[in-house]
Amino acid sequence: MATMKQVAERAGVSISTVSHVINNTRVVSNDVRQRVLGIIDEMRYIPSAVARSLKNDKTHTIGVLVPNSSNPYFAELIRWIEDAAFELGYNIILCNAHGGARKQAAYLRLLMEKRIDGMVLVASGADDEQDLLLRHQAVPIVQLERALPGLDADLVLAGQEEGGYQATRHLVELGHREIACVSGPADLPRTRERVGGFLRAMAEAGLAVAPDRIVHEEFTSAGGHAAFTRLLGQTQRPTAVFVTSDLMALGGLCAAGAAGVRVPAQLSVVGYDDIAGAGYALPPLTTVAPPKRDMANLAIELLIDRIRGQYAPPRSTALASTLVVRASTAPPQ
Amino acid sequence: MATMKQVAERAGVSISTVSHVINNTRVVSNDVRQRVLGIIDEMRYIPSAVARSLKNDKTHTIGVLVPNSSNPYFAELIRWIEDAAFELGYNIILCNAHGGARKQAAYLRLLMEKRIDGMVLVASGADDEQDLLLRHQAVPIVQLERALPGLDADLVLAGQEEGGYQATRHLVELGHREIACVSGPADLPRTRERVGGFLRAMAEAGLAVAPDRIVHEEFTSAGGHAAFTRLLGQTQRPTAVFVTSDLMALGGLCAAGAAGVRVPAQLSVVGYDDIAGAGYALPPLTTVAPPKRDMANLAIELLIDRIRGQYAPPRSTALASTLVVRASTAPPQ
DNA sequence: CTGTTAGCGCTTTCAA
DNA sequence: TTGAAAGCGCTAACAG
Repeated sequence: MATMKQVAERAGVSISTVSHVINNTRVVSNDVRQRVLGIIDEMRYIPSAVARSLKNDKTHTIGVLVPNSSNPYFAELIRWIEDAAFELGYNIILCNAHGGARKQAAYLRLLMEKRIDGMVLVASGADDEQDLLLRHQAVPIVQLERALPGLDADLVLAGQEEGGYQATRHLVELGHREIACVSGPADLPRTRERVGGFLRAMAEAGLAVAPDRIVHEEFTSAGGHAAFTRLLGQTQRPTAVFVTSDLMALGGLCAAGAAGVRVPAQLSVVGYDDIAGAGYALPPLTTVAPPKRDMANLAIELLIDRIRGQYAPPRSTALASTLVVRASTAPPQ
Repeated sequence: MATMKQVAERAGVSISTVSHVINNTRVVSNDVRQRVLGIIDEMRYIPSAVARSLKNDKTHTIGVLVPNSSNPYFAELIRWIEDAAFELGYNIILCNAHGGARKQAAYLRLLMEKRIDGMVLVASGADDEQDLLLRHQAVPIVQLERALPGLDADLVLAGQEEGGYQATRHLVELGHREIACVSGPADLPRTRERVGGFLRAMAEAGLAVAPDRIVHEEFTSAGGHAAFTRLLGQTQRPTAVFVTSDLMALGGLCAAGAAGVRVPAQLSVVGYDDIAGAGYALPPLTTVAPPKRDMANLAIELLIDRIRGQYAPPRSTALASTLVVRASTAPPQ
């Protein structure tokens, strides 16, 4: 691959002149400029970002660490992050945290070695994260959805608690009183906050929540399926259920269908995340929609801002989620 | 951030010694080694992959260019690609081609500047790609699913035609004769081959295919929804339909449900891709499953192989897809 | 067993 | 308007 030096030689100018025509960083006679540009084209010269990075101490690369990039919610988020970053001239190194602490530690290390300019962190909430992240070497970080304790970084929140509250309010307003909640593992913060909103709405409505009306399962469709199966087997069935993730809700819908329970006639279901599939579920799922695109834009904006700027105290911004009412909810029979 | 030089000074040794203890690249007395290691730890020194890359002409980074990373199929593929690459010490730069030729060209350029070691290309099939890709500067490339004409690169195929054939055979064997096909835009190769398999199976079974029995729509759930709506409005309804993508099939299932058409009793549906959501559709979707994980592993294997190795003629490997029979197909009434 | 040194490809003073 | 040269952080001869 051609180098600047070779271009310079071929053009009969100094290497610094070539650099300057490429970067438009000082006046160059039109004559020389054209000649250099011609040679560049001819030699198919492409400047080395590696050499540039070494010199400038910037890589224009940001790491994106998510629990699992194949989960539709994260996949959608990543897509917007990638988009926003690209517009600003940054590339994304994609990292999946799932696979255990070992992988995560290795990744963090790798990212630091690669001298990423910053990173977007969508915390999985696993406890082993904290320890690892503290090793970060003062790289700008923006956290999405959850603040790791002790990590001094910007934060973009999406009102999880409020979302859970809205979803539940919707159910209450429809007239439901027997409302269950299906959530992910109890130790995941994302889930916990959403359940918190559920509890607040229930309490506010003066509705009791029996312990067996809160079901924890894996954060997957399979988990949702299992949870619904369990719930529908109870002697006193709920008439509505708030599910803390669409993936689980979709699994639940599947279980309900298989059990001959009609949604929303016999059972109302509200999900969370508004993944693409939710709109085409059977029936189309009422769900809480976090502003994924806005979150991504804001995260990148904050990050680049910090990359470029001086130190500033960590900023925390909360974005509002909205309830998208579709066909999976109705008044109780 | 600490540099090797600083470490060397603090340890009272030469910079090359530090380098050698880090890389285990020549014998170092235990005494010195321990001291250096101690300082490294103390200074929280992390070697710079940027400097290394400049020296070694390797970045251990590979670009992954897909049409749209938020599409569950690609998202799943990417996840496995990331996984496989990571195991071999490579990072992934994620690139979405969608967004037009402008973005794609810019990305390609960026990747070349970043001196990626290689790239995995999941061709979108858009025509504007070809021109762009030919600009690549002899970077090793592995193509997934489709060969760009004129691109001299390894290739991993997934038997699209055969998959379409299998899906249709399944329908034929169940006794269906009125079989329709819903596919993406006619100009997308991925879709075209799958439709080809459909046609072959139909011809082989001596079944005629009326032109209006092949419906083209956008490659999304919305497209599938539209296609089914169209199909179900026909005076002579098909009893089964092969859909060239799960995303579309899910949309179709939704449309069928809304129209009161029962699947599989009144209409059998076969999808393609086996995305995670397919297993929890209502009813769970019978679909053709490309070996995503194997494809990803093979792609990375081929790529790294080529990155490390000498020139070899382009290799092309076809992996078989399998039909996953679930609950969306049954004999006609 | 250890140190000196020449680059890798670029940016950017400093001089002319 | 242009060029020479130092140096970014590292690796790997080459020389002790």
